[in-house]
Amino acid sequence: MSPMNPLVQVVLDDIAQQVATRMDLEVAEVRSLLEVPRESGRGDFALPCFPFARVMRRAPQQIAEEIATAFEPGPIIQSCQATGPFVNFTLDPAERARRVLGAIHSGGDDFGSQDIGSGKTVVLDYSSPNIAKPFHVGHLRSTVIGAALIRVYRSLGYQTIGVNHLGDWGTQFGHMMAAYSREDWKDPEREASDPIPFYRELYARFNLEIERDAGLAEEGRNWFRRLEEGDQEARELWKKFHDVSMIEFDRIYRKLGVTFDHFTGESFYNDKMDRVVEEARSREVAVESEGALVISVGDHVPPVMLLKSNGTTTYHTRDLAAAMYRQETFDFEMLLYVVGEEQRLHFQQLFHALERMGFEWAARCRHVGFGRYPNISSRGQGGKRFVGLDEILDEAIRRAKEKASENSDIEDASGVAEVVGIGAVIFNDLKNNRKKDVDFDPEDWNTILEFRGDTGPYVQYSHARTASIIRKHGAPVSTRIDYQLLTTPEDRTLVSLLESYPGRLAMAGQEVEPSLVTRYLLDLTKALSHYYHKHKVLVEDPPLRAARILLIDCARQVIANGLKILGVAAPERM
RNA sequence: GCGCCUGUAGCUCAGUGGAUAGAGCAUCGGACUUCUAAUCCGAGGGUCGGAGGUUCGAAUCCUCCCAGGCGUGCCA
Repeated sequence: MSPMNPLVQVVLDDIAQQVATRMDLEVAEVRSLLEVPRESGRGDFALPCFPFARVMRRAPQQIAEEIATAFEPGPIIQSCQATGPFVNFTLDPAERARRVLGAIHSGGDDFGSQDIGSGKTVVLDYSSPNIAKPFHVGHLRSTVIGAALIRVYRSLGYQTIGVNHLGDWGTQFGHMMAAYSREDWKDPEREASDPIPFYRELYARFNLEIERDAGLAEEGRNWFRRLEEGDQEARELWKKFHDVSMIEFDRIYRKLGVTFDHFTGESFYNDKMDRVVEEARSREVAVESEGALVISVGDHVPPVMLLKSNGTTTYHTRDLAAAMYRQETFDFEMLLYVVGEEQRLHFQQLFHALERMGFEWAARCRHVGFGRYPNISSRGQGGKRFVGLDEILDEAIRRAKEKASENSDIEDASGVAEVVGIGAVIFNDLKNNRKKDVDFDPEDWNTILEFRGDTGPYVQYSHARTASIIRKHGAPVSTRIDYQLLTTPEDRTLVSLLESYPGRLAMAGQEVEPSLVTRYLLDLTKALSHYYHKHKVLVEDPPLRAARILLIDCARQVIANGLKILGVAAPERM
């Protein structure tokens, strides 16, 4: 059953109780059938009567009639009527508005917060870029989705721990070092001015060379072995790549407003690998195979490799060590890996290996996969263009600036352009089901940088416009209003949407799906725009004006809260 | 070959068992001396990839097939 707003919960429980008692039905069954009609104008809640037809041996239409007749409306549930095989329940709109708007007004920035996760810890592994490689658009997804999920779970009352599992270990570093130490590839000037692109090119060049010269791969593996063994020269090189990268990452995270509780990358587990191997051996799940040490995890899944034939560890070994460390350190309720969908198999293997090692908490680990930017290369290969994150953010900000200069004369136009541009990028990334690939044509920035329609700037604009009306109202927002004045269809639609925010947030947590919040904000914003078209807020009549001000201030509050979850700024002016 | 993901309007996507399948973009037509036009209003546009099945009821659940993407032991 989907989580729901407590305000709704109480009403639905009441309806189910009464219907079940009067018709001699199971309360739970009635309760589970109650739904919100897709179309407005059919009442606030509906009960389809088809399932009762068989047991009661009557037509569903007739049963609906009987229920509607037997049901006694109360102070909140105003009316109840049969429409064909459905019973439609309508709440007293004024009473409903009073409750919903009251809760939002008093809740403020905390409206939507819940306690369903209290006492539980959720660990999120997200962003996790590779050191010595540039932060490209692909990393944006993990960063933005992970950061949004952290805020979702925090709102739901969980203790959250954000971990950046930096890709700072592995044979790739052997490759980097092998490439870096080639005398004929050195370029000190370039390295000083443009280190990250320089390293990226070295790495790409090395990977191309490998295809022609198999000896290079061996050279790379040997460098990594030296690193794992603590060789001085290897450690120093590693440190150089690490430090340069961290400065770069820090700059990007600041721009995106993303933070982490821990930067424990793969290298952090270097001294925790032996234990993994020992545990696997002592639990008799590790076996020798083709010179390597592996854990087999089923017929349809390739085995998990703990040690390669040259004795070095793998991605799996480090992930096993990390999972064990996190369990011991954080005692998590959930461990979520926000990593690309293409690594589905890797995590399947990882979780199976944990199970085979006898860890019951393996069932609490989950891979939160997401789609890619299919037209973008991470290395600039394969005829695809490399697109850096900075390139996108800069273009977004430039466009926002251009747009702003067309209309407004506000102060701090460049500050606004920055939050709008970055907001557009983040919102776009979180707009659809995370498993879907992001539609992006590198030749056509409009695919991801549109500012009209279903976009971040549209929601931000709506927020700014609402804030502007409230500013012009010029008096404090009060809940001491006549709620009978908020009962037009547009009022009721808005109230109903506002009421559903906490439920949608809980659903986003349950489904591990930030797009539920994004979609909700678009629905709410569209309803609000429609409201402005239909009703003027700053009318002469003081009671009506006060009532509408409260309503739109609540809408503004919920938009602000939702945008905050997504990591998108809610500007007061734009 | 096997495994996973995706398939809904021209395009990009919502819709995870209920009433007439919805948005944005694009196209066409309309609204700025009126609380911000980054907006709003209206129109056209659909064999929900295909075929079976379960159900009172299927875009939604099951089976098979088709198409695209990703992955498939010594990169991570």
